[in-house]
Order: sequence, then C-alpha cells, then structure tokens
Amino acid sequence: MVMNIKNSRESVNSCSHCNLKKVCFPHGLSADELSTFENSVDKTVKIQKKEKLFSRGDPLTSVYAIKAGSIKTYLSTSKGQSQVLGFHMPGDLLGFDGFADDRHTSNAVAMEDTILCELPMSNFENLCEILPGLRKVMMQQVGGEINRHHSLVLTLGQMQTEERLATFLLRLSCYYQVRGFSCTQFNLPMPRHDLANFLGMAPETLSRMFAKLEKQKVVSIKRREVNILDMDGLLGLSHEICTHAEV
Amino acid sequence: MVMNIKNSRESVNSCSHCNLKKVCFPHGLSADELSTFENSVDKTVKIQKKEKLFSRGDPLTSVYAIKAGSIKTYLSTSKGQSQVLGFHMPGDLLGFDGFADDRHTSNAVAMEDTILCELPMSNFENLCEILPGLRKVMMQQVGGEINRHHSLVLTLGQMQTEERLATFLLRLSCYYQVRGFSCTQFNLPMPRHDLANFLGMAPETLSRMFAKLEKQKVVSIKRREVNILDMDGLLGLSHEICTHAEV
DNA sequence: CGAGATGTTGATGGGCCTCAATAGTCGTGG
DNA sequence: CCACGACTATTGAGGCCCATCAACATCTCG
Repeated sequence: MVMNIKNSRESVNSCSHCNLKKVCFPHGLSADELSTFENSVDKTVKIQKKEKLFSRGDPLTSVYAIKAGSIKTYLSTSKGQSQVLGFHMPGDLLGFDGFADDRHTSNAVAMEDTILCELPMSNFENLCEILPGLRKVMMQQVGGEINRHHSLVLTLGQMQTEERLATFLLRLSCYYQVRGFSCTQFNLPMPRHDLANFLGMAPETLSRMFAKLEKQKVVSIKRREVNILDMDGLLGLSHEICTHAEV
Repeated sequence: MVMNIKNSRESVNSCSHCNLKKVCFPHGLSADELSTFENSVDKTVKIQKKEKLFSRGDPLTSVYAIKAGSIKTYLSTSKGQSQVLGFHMPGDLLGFDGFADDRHTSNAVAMEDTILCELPMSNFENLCEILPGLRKVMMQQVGGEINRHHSLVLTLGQMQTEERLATFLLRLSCYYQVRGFSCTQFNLPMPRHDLANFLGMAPETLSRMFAKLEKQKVVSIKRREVNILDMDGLLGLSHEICTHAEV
C-alpha cells in the first residue's frame, strides 16, 4: 500500500498526450470516453528504487499504470524462497492480483525510481459502469496477463535453461519493438539474480547460458547491454507455441 | 470451437437451482440479477471424452461454466512438446484466454464426458452493461485465475518434484472441500501422464514421488484413488506463500 | 481374450544446483 | 577525484536430482 514517507503525488498530464496511450489504458477508448477517463486518473505516484508499491495482504485500493521506470512483482514462501512473477515496464498495468478478494496476493517493488498513474478502485468501478470501451480494454488487458502467464508456465514446465533464456530475450525484444525502440539492442532492466529467479534457474546457470549464447554468436552481452546478432538463431533456440497436437 | 457432430445442446435448468451456484457465475449476484442472468444462459453443451471444446486460434464465441465432467487446457509448441495449463472441474469458468484478442490462445479438451453451460460473448457484454454484480463476479473470477497462475509459476519455478506433488494434492483437497466433498479421500480426475506434464516432471518421476509419499505414510494411492493420511505432514512438504521477505 | 493404454520400478547418464573463488562495477565519502 | 567496500557477475569443480531408456505389471475395453 502506498503510504510511505518517500512518496509524492502530483497532477498528471492527460492520457491523450501520453506517449504510452497505445499500449496502456486508453488503447481502444473513443475520444469522448478518453476525456471522461482521464479526468478520473487525477494523480501520479512516484516511488523510489527498492520501495514497495504494495505487499501481499494489502487491501486493493487502486490499479496502476507504469509511466516511467520498472516494477517487479514476486511471491515469498514460508521457507524463505521467492519467485519473481514478472517485470513490468512503461505502459503495463498493475494490480489485477487483488481482484479475487480485494487484497493483493503478491508483492510489487520498484527496480528503479518509478512514476505510476493511479486509478482508485472506486473510480474504476464507476467508470466501468459508464464506459463500455473501458470494460473492453480491461478484458483485453486481463486476457493479455493470462496469456503471458500461460507462456511463462510453458517456459518453466517444459524448456531447458538455454531455451528459457532465448524465449525471454525474444519476448523482451518484441516488447521494445512494440514501444518503438530497437528490438536488437536494449538494456536488461533487472539484475541477473532476479532474472535467474524469474526463469527458474540459478544465477550461475544464467551466466553460463549467456556465455553459451555469446559463443554461438547469437547475442552479445556486456553486463546489462544486450545485442541480438542472430534473430533467427534465437528463434531456433526458442519454442513457438503452435496450433495442433494433443497432449 | 464447438461445432462437432457429437455435440448436443439443450435447455438448461436454472442457475438458481444449480448446486454449483456458490462457486460459479451466480456467486455474488442479487436475486434480481440472477434471474436476468440465467435467462441469457439458455443452453448447455455436451461434449464427449477427448473431444475438443476449443482450440488455439478459434474465435472467442462464448465463455463456459463446467456443470459436470472435467476439461484440460494446454499449449503445444512447434517442437512437439505440450504443457498442461490446468484441470478444470465443475463450477470452473473457461474462456478467459481469448479475452486479449478475441481468439483462444490455448486448447481445451474433455477428460471425460462433460456438460457445460454456455454464455455467448454478445450476451455476456450486454449483461456486463446492466449487471454491476456480474462485473464484480467476473473480476473476482479473473483475479482467481491470475492468482492460481502465480501459484503455479511459484511451484514450477522453485519447488522440487516432491514439493510440487504435495502442493498439488493440497490444492485439490481444498478444491473438493469447498465443494462439499471429502478433503482426505478423492479421485484424481486425470491420468499420470497429464499430471506429470502439468507439474513439469516425467511420469516416472511422478510415480516415484507418489511411492515416496506412501512410504512416509503421508498419503496412500491406488491408481487414481487418493487418501490423505497425514494432512500436516503434507503441509510440511509443501511451501506456503507468506507475507514478508525480499527477493 | 487379447491388444493397447496406463502405471510402476530399476539402471544409467546428464543437466543443473551448490559451493567456492575471482573479477568487475557501482556508490559513497574522504 | 580517487579509494574503498559492497554489490553484481563470471568461472570452475563436484555432486545430486531428475530425465531417459527399458522392462514389466495392471487395467480397460472392444
């Protein structure tokens, strides 16, 4: 829950002028709907690196859209283990984990200084009442989240470590491409530790797999700078989801 | 897409008399809302064992509630592998995978002869317009699906095979308890092959883990009949999700 | 009854985790 | 501006968990 001393809130510049409008809430809203909508998203939240946005058990007060920065969500177990559930970047929506019983079930922490647009749940429910387009957008966003989870389950359940890494790099590449950035050169927003955890492997294994990909001249890596040298090669290492075939 | 010769449809008895109303769509709807709702769910679908309900790529035509039987959803890859995404039983809702772009992204097949209640998307969207309670229910259902995925990702990403099986058995136990059945004695609705795939392990490994649990006198297994002998022991083998701890 | 599907058990090897040491990078303060 | 310590990442050695292959047992159903 956002109540920390370091937080600050301020008036938000409108969605209609936001450069993320094509991947965020507004996507698919009519002009009229959008103007109604953006009057309800009246503030932004700033949190610093390593500061929590919400924790498991917190009441669901708002859904958030990331405007700048990056957020990691994760679960912790009673045996001291953790699982990173996702890395969330500008344009991504956060808070669906609290829909089931109005409490968050996962934790969200900033990987760097981050700015978010906050949409309080009360406003959200009212808007869903009057904006058919927003209901559609929400269904799409939630469906996208479910599809990403499906893909992650496939990755963790069936792939070897090299394939997992290749799949991840391809997904990140697409992510940047959709947002108008280079799909072959980009920076990893997360440390090795978190990425290894997300991909269900030891950090040492991740490091070895990066080295292996470099040796195959598929990518070059320098700390967090990624350069995809052979996109087809990377695709060959990954698994594409396809239609057909029984289990 | 449901278009097979074997299908049959018929008028459905009302939701208000359905013994699954506490875990299905109607949960949380007012009496008025429920009567409006059940007039729109005007048919059931019957499919036979091994018959598909929908496939990846099919247009999203309806969402379904399982009335009797069981459904397995899964993904297939271009390299011939598959990943079971979930086993769905009476009261469960199906079809959220198509919300992102109005096409299913996973496959759904009946594990046994199955009866479903069908809610066409056009009706669904109209109902969301006029029934605030339905919007709330949908958010809860979708949130529940997301939480289950999170839990599955944790299981696949962090746990050893024995822990995965223990976690699965506990979840199934809870599932039956909520529906009024015994939480210590029940039948596995799926073959070893599918369960092993779902849990990201080889069928042989699953078999060995069952044997290991039996040796510890935590459960007894005979084909698909499960008998939990030591619930606390099973809990000890599993991992509970908890609040606190950084990654 | 027989054939195919389903499940169990054993032997073996490999992928990946663990432990440990080293190298490189970042941030803070003198 | 540079030095220091803490953090982050890489690399190697050894061993364990689990996948694979194979044989067998049991069940299901035409």
